[in-house]
Amino acid sequence: MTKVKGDDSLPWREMSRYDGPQSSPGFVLWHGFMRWQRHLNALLKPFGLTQPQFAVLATCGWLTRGGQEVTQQAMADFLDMDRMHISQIASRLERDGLLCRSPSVEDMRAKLVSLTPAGREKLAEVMPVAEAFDESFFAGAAPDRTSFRF
Amino acid sequence: MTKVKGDDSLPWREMSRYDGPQSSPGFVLWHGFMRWQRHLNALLKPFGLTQPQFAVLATCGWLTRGGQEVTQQAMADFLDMDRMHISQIASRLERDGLLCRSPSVEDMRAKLVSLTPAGREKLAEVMPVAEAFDESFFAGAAPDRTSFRF
DNA sequence: GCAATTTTGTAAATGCATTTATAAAAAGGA
DNA sequence: TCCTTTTTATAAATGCATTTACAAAATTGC
Repeated sequence: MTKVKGDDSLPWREMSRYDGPQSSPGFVLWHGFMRWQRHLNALLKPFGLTQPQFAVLATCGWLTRGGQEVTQQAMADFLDMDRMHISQIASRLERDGLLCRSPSVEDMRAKLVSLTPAGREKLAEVMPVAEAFDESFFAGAAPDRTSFRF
Repeated sequence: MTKVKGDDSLPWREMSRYDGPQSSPGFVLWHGFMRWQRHLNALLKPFGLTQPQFAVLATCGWLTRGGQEVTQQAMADFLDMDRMHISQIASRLERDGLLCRSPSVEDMRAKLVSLTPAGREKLAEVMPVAEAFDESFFAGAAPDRTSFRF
């Protein structure tokens, strides 16, 4: 059964193993992640934070919890993120007074990051909100949905 | 056991139910999604496409597969995305000659989207690459990892 | 028919994520 | 020591994702 002249339909089954985008696991991951991030961003907005800002703030708090010195590079390694990305987000958090960046004494290139008192307070305020959201978000999915492991 | 004066450690367990960011499901989702997108973007780069551009291109192909007329709004509804977002990505795909946007006759506000011949060819080229990547990515996770359903 | 509302799309702005290029400090090797 | 390489961070640029504001066409209600 070949296509006739003038048939402008796309031979989907010859191109894809899936019955449309909604059946593709990558597509579902993208869609699900955006849904999660959208909802969390909406919850964090009243606190003046975005989801990535909250993640970086929380990670900074975690890594410095015992008073350790932590460089931006150490944050990037821990998060498996680009140095530049951390720099970008940290500079906004510093602008907003939640995070402090000071040059290291041992390494003049490095910048040590730490929470400001306002940063600590914000984190304590926001953490229960974010964790309650995650609790409900990840508990709500029906068992017949696509599942992922990371 | 109260904190002594000068103790600058963060009372993490009082703030979070998790042992650090890596134990939080939301954090793991964010991290996993970025890893997936980063790898896929690297694979698509030689084809001049990003992951979202590929997704929109493929969705356009899917929705118009039988010759149907599809508006940008219909795309946004199908993808559960903002119509502005579709507009942004579609305009880049049009600029690159992969997608055609023409005003609808029935509704002068709406723009009908369809693949150009170059868009069809690109899609046929890229689809196996993206699907093979997804296959390996989602098959590779160990069973002791955090799992998600969407 | 006509005014009010809704729908469709775009412009501009903000922040996320990455890439490329650059500068400066540290580390390593002759 | 001096020179090369690596490491840490930033500036600028591109594209993703969303928000606000806006214009124009379609729909609704009278």
